[in-house]
Amino acid sequence: MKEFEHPSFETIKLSDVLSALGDPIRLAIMAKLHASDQETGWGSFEVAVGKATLSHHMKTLRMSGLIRHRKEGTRCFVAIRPELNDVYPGLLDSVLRASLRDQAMQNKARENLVAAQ
Amino acid sequence: MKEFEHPSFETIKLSDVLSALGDPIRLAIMAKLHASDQETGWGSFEVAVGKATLSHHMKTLRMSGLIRHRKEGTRCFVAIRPELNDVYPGLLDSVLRASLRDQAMQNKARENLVAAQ
DNA sequence: TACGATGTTCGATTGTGGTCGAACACGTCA
DNA sequence: TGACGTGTTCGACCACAATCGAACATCGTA
Repeated sequence: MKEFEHPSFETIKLSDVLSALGDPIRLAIMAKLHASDQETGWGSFEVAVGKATLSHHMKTLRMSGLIRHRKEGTRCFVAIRPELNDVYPGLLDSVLRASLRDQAMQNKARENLVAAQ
Repeated sequence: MKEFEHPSFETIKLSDVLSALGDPIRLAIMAKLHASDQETGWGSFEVAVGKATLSHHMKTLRMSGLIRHRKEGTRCFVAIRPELNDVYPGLLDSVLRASLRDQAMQNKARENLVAAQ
């Protein structure tokens, strides 16, 4: 059973972390992980992309230090890497808090769009 | 004198803000703006790109709601948009605090690289 | 008015990133 | 062992972003 590579934070640039968070799908994954607050199986992510693409996003999140990626049998489980908060204190928290607000804003914008028709 | 377009935050997605911050050059610009803590003229940014590219980055920052872009005579001045902190409280602060730490880490990594030779 | 300084816009190039289907690897279970 | 489920890797495609030089617009000034 091959283990995944989890780079140390000394090799990770902040701009890579932010780029990783800059994709809507990856941001949604992080938001879900934060909401559930525990290790989460792959199947739980209802994303509108194929498994190859999802795998790609997971690798991106892993390589930028955002998630820990563990294999158990044939399935994968991911969780937020807790050390991230030691390296960049409060960063992920404020991003995910912002994400909640963003989701609310986007929903509202959608409603207004529907109401306008 | 044509004014610049500054989109309202209702039309801006968080992922766009984070993507904008995900580019090293733009992140450096934001860090410099935060460090100087005031409106800053274009000439102060010592970036390793041509003026066309810099203009492009400034537009990206402006369109993602991060900066205010003002023209005075033939020169341009930019500043961090204060409303950003109302929409996403603490977000930019923690990013820029992380940026300081990141710069320190990158410098250290460079020193180690030099020392190893 | 003509010139120089400062940014913007345009067109082209190049690189990177997201996406997919198909093939593959690995573990589980009958 | 063979079939199935779960993810990864590969190859290709496409969209977009970063970059540059050149042309343009605008303002200040000689």
